[in-house]
Amino acid sequence: MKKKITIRDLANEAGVSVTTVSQILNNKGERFSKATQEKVFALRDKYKYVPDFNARNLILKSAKTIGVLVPNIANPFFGTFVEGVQSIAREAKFIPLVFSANKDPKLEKYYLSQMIERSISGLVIASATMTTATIKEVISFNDIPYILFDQNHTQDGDRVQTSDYLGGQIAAKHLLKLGHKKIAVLTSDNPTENLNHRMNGFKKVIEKSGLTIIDSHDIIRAPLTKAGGYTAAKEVLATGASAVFAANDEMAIGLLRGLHERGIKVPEEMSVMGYDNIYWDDYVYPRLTTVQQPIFDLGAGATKMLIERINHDSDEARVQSFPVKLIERDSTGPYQQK
Amino acid sequence: MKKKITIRDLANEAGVSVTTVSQILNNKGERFSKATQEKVFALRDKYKYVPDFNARNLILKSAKTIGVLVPNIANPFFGTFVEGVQSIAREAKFIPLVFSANKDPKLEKYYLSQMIERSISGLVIASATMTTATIKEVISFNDIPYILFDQNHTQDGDRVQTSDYLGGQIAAKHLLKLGHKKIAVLTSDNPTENLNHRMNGFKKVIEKSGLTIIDSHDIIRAPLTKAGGYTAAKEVLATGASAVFAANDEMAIGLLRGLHERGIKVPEEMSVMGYDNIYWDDYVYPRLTTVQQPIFDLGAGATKMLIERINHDSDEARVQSFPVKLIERDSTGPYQQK
DNA sequence: CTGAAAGCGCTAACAC
DNA sequence: GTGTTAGCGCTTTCAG
Repeated sequence: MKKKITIRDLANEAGVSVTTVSQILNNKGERFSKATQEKVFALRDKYKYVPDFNARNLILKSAKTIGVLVPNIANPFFGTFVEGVQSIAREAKFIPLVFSANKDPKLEKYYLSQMIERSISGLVIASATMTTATIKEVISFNDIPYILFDQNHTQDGDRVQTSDYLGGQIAAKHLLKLGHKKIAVLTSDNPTENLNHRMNGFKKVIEKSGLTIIDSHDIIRAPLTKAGGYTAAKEVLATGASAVFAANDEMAIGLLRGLHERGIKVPEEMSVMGYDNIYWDDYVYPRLTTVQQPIFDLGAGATKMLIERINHDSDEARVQSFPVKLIERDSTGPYQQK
Repeated sequence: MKKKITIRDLANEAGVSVTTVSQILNNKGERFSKATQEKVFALRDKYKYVPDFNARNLILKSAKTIGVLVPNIANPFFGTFVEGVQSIAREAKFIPLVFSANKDPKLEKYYLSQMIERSISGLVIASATMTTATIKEVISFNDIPYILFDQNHTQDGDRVQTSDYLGGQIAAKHLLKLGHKKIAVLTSDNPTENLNHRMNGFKKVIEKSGLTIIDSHDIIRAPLTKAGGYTAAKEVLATGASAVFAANDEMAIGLLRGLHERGIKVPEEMSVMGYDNIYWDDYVYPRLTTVQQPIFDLGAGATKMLIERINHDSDEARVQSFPVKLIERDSTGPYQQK
């Protein structure tokens, strides 16, 4: 292992004190002679000197690091979310520490403690399993600013969100406009609050139109995954509906495959709507009609809020809402008599 | 901001010295009395004391952090790869710092410098744009152990890889077995070495069977993305081939859509093979036949090697190969006369 | 213009 | 069994 070069080495070679080097390298060196400044910079470049992060932060008391907790990084939804986070973090010279907790509360806790140990400056939590208790206990105790997303909207604190209620309404209106009279809902077997809002918005519009959705019959519950949607196909068909609203795109895409294998034509025999607008929607068959959430922007927005909170610790909790909109593709069509 | 509690606070309250607390908390406290030990542990729990990371690492000279550089984290291939990295890193108490550089060399350099500043212990590089020059200049200069993956196999050093050559052969054999006589290849317009190996293995088998692949006619080049595959559909059709081997699944999936929109039936009129076996393959239409790379294992394997290298700096460069295998789904079928 | 000195929070020889 | 002391690499007063 090559010896790491320190500020002392530079100072020695330049024939100045450590203070001088430190000041100049931190752009506080106006008071030093031009000659000294240049000498120091030249030496820095020559040895590619980089101040030791740990030593520096030990004094500065900030690691310029933010933690990001997502359920599953291999899921394109969260992948895109994380890219949004990164884009803003980079601007602000923060580094995101990303963890994929796979909905395992133990893992989540482990990562959380790791992050705290590494003195992160703040936290973006995009995880549904994180309980209010954990947040209170671990995060608040350590006084770490955090932003929630996609979460049970029950605790307070800063948050980014989309209008789930509105999104559900948009989906419902679209299906009604196509003339569907019997509509099923495919939702999570373990729904978060925002999912409930989504579904409530949906039901509200459907019921206002005079149709009914019977919980025990028209609402199918399954895991919020492609596999979940796939296996739920049978139950969805059993409802006799001509259209179905799935809680997210992953599920909808799984459902598409399940219906296909049962010989059901989409959208002729069954219209399928998703939610999220992940970038795969364009590459399944038929292309998935959905309600778009601005995923990248959500990540970016959450991060922006977080960094503001870190920089000047104001008091009121802030909530920022992002718009949703209908993306019409090929998986929905007009109602057709069987 | 609540005052952070330090080891000194604990020592004061316990009425012992800082050393005592430090030793006990680091499990080097056998020599202290049971009573003292318990007192210290109790206090730690009471205040949820966590040693300051920066101070600690300043002494220990290790941040137990590894850097991970991928082109695009929203791509499920790399998402899965990163999960493999995380799984091993966690076991070894390392924390991965993941960066998605979007093939932007500037970004890549920026992240690299950030990582070095944060004194990462090692680096997993899964990026094709990273040049040998950059690696030599920045990484080697700082003497940071690194592992390469999916890279131009031109520099030396530790590496994980799959048998791309073999993978290409497997693909070719599969298509030949189905009776195809005219086969096109869809590859990157800016191929990395491993892609070339893949394609060479493919061509080798094809040509050995007596068929020919003419570079200028049967090999289509496009960006290695879904969009790239999509727009290449026209050119692929122009070759008059009855089967096509795409350099990766993303491209193949894009191609599937392009063919679909042109009314071409897969696999009846055109067999399509991909490469990678990303988890979406099961959800496109038709389900994609492909050559599997063990993506998660690659991430895990790379990380394991890296951590070994970090822990005992041996000298010979190691190369670990992972197996590939055919995954037969619905996008390939027997040759049919038109 | 410049540098000596203090100290961030922690660990680890080495005394006692 | 326990504490004293030195020091990790850096930034920052404050005194020249």
